[in-house]
Amino acid sequence: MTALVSRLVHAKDWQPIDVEELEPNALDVVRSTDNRSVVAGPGAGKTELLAQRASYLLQTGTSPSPRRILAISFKRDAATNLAARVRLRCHRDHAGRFDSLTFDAFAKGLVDRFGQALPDVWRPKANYRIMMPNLQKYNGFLRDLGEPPSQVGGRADIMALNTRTFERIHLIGQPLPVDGRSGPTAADWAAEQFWHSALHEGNTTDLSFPMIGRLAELMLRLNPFARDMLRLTYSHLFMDEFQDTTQVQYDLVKAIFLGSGTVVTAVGDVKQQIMRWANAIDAPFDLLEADFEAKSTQLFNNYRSSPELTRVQHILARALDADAANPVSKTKGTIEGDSCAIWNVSSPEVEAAQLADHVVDSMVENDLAPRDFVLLVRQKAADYANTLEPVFAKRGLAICNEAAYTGSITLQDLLTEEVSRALVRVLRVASSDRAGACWSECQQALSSLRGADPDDDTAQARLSRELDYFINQLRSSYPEPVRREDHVQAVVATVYDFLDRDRLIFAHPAYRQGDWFDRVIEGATKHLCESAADANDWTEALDVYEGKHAIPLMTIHKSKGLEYHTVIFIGLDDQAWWSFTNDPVEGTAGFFVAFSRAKQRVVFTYCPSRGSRKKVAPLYGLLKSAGVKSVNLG
DNA sequence: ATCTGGCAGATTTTT
DNA sequence: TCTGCCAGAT
Repeated sequence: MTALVSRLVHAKDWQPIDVEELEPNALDVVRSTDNRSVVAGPGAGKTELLAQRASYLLQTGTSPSPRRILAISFKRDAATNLAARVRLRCHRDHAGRFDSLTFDAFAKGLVDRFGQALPDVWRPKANYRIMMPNLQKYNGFLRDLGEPPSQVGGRADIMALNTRTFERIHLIGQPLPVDGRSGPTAADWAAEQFWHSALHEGNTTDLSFPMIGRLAELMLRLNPFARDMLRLTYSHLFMDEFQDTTQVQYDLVKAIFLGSGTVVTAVGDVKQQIMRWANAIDAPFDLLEADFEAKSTQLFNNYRSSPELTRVQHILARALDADAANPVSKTKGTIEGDSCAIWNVSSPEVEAAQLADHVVDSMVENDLAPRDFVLLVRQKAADYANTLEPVFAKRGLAICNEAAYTGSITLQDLLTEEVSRALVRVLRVASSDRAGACWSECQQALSSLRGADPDDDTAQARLSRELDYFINQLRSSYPEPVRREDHVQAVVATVYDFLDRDRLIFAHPAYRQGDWFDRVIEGATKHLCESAADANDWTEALDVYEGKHAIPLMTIHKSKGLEYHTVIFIGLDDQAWWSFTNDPVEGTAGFFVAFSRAKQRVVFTYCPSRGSRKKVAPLYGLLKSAGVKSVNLG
């Protein structure tokens, strides 16, 4: 890798960084000066494209300092991942002008900064809290709501409301009216009452993220000063996974950037739209192309999947979009035998045994680690995990159900929380002899936590000594992993004393909300306790903590954006795919997402005791038409 | 105590 | 679509 420099390079001299190849269309988008909607299939390198474009804009001064780039993602890990790629490729001075946020963090930031300027009707209390929308809350609200004014209807109209549609259509379905006056129906009236009670009754205001998004949009509609400030700040806007954009999010982006000079780049794949039931817009790219005059650009390469899997993928893709472009695989096939197969098994026990054997064999044959495999299910991951775990354990394989709870939060949430990561970082340094990478990572994190200047050598040296001293103490107090819960608590407390709880909370605003900070620490303690139970040393305990040597098991939804050598999809049956007939397009899109996670191999299993395969027959039909074989494994 | 009808949730993100 | 939960009835 070339040294990162902070001086600018000429646009014509700029070259893609740390990547072997970028297809011509991708390069065209990287250098584009107009609004673009980039439609690209799985493995096309959409996130990589955004990272390269950010580097180009920052390093060539096309986004000139002090202007910035705003990148909006849905999930925190997507936002973090993109920021990390830009930091890897750009000098600190450039990367510092790249803001990678989730939609919700962006909207909340706006409400926190400008929300108090909202008109009385819409102004939340300054100390508002985040509410996780829960249907029971809406249910209770509607039940306790009094008689509506006669001109909008009666109690019967209120009781006839479905709570889901109440939220989706009436509460956050439309941009908020400036004067707070509601629409003509009983449902509109109920929504107005909900907003009123959320904003003005009691000591605090409870807002959900979609509500915050709506308030942010209203605010910028009413406050041209704030809007123009954002337009001036951001020369460029990126949107990742654009197929999942909700109306609330799109309206917010429109309120800020429509008609501005900010250049928009949206990337995504409609064929992977599996969040429509959770409010994603039907045809977001069409909207963007119409409203922002975005030019549609397609990418054709697939850097993930082997030619054989890419071929099957294309057959699935055509079921979703008859005009889908035929992607070109840029990866070699590396396995012997069939790339894709359907396994018919007589019972879940036989299935578990067959799969475990396959994983063990394939690990040897193809030189793979447990993390190269994924067990995918449609729903209820825990049920499948319980059946598979003992059978896999007999063959020395661990399964990590990422959706399982430790304390009151899920494992995957825990592992991405900064508080948990900071704990692991410190313990890893303390437990490794050749500290190297892990040491400097820890020092860097500590430095940013303490607000130290990375260029101030004296301050860095002081931090380094401080860390050194603490680590030595930690090592001598706890040379072996501790197992008793009170001991684990003590270790955890020592580490957070050193890191400084107040600074952690200050650096991560999420920890200021309610008891989130304590819940994460509780989860971390509990999980560390369980992870240390059978561990011989700290490294082993931390590996278990992070699930380093376990095969991940997750739902299709959670697997979006990830990739594995081998995808094992368990349970291609009507039971798991109960919603298939309701929305075959979304169902097929889910199937497509699952299939396209694989680099080399896909295995589907079917067990008649779990359900028939009548409804889901179109999916089997697609596999059959692609020449995928079905085998009976007893 | 037990039965039965009705209905919601299942696939999810977010500070 | 199927399961599990709750309320109200028996």
